[in-house]
Amino acid sequence: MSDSLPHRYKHPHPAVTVDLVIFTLRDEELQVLLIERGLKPFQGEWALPGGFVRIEENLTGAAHRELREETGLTQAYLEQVGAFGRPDRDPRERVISVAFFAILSSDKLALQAGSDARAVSWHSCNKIPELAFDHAEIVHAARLKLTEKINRTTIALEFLPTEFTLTELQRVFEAVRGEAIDKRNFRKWSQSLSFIKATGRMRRGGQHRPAELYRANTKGLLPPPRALTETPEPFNSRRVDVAAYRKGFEDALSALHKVLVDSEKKLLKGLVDR
Amino acid sequence: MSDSLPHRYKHPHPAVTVDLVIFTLRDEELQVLLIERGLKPFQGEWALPGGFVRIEENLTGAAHRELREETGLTQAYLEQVGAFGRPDRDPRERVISVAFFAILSSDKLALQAGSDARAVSWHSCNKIPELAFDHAEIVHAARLKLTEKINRTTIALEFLPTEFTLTELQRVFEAVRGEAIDKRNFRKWSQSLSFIKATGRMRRGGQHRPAELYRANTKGLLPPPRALTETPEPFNSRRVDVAAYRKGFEDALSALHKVLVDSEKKLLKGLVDR
DNA sequence: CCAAAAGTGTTCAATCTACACCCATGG
DNA sequence: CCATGGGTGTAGATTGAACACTTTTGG
Repeated sequence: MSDSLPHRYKHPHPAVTVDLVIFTLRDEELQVLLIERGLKPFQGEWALPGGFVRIEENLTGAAHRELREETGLTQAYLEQVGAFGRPDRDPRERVISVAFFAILSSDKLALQAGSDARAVSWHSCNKIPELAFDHAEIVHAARLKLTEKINRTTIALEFLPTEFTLTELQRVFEAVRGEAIDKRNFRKWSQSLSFIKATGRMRRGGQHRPAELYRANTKGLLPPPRALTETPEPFNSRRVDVAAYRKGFEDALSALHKVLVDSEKKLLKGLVDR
Repeated sequence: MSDSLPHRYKHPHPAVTVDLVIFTLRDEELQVLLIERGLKPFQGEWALPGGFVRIEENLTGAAHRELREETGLTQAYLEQVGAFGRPDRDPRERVISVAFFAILSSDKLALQAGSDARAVSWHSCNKIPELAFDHAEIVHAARLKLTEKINRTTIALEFLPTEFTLTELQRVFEAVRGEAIDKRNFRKWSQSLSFIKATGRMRRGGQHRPAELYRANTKGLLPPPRALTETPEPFNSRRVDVAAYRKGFEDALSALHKVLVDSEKKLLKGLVDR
């Protein structure tokens, strides 16, 4: 008996899981990957993919592992949404879930059947079925975070393959924002931020004029890591300043932070972003 | 022996703690509450207040409990920063920490000595000492989040007592943003958003003209909960729209969400914020 | 009367919004 | 030749940034 329950603690410990809200663009809609639960509780209901965090594993590492198990992909944008820990959220035992959202680009959509024969399918964010546990709340929080970031970062590019047309980019914004955008204004805006650049190549197909292909502009675009400098963002700075922030700037900041943490004390006068 | 380790699990479970980044405004600076650790590891170093999440306890509940134990306060603004779970962040065992930040208004600053005789003190965010565990990273993330929200929400009011002058409000923004703000522009801006209203009363004191007192404007100011309506925010909407978002709008949204979750499906077309 | 903080407007530049037509292609 | 989506510019309104002096009080 004690062999089957070999891990012992002085105080009760909760289980910790990661749950993934995997977004993609399909049929010009924002969609989320859901699995149909094969086991109790909530058997037969839809839920987010997820699983336990291993004892030696990073939270982000666990999220990447789950993503790989679910989709076969080792590389994708991944960002923490937060921890969800209502005591009654799982009827079996106390489970605290750390939620992440991921973005799959539309060229990687082929869905391998999940590792364990469960039904897996994409659902439009506008028609999400009833979900198990508190997963409706998690999806909601993830969608809020995604929507918050779409205009402030280059996260939209994560939905697209390396080369894409401006119309495809506009479709991403429209799907995430849930509304139509004026074509001329969008093109002016996105190009003025110079986080994309034209490749000069064309995409032909369909009976219409070919579209110019763009890609992320990786050169010379990193915003100043203001969190670690002496000149915080000016009051009421223009949107263009912040909208150009690159995806992953937080990652860059925290990496920088680790490197500089000892020597930067004198620089740490002001902070960041907005 | 087995009596002292009575909680047994099939798989190893991490411990889960909450850590608090408690902000306030002191000496016109943004400051953080730190405790000096009395025990190993990191004995004698500064750290964030925090403690284990009880098995039957909400994460938010645990954060409130820690806040109460540390400051004696039962009411304060509290918001989750995220989960921090590097496997090596605590040398004793695997500990996953869910960090929150709290804001103490300047009229509640009297520091009760912590429950257990440790040194407790305020530190300027511009001169934070070396911290135990990964607490430097947590403070950094909390400050990022605070800075992000100061212009988009009414969170600044949490730093002040119920009645305050415009200059005091300006000091909050200046401390959080880490820079001086033009007085006339600030007064126009803050008043135009109408999240505060004049009380007609005056604060006298000091040898200068008395200042008019303001308070939060609670009437008629809730922003439309766009996350749950059919009309998401327009493309590139003006800052004034979002800046008026009230503190706690996320709480309101999630409460609304629970109430409406069944009947709102048809409304769930678009989402929020800028 | 003096020091100290409260209070107040205007001008200029940048950005946002709304809006309608021609272009290049495949069939 | 025609249907389809690609591509382009301008004018008016809103907002942001810079900037200096008068007012009221307590001592």
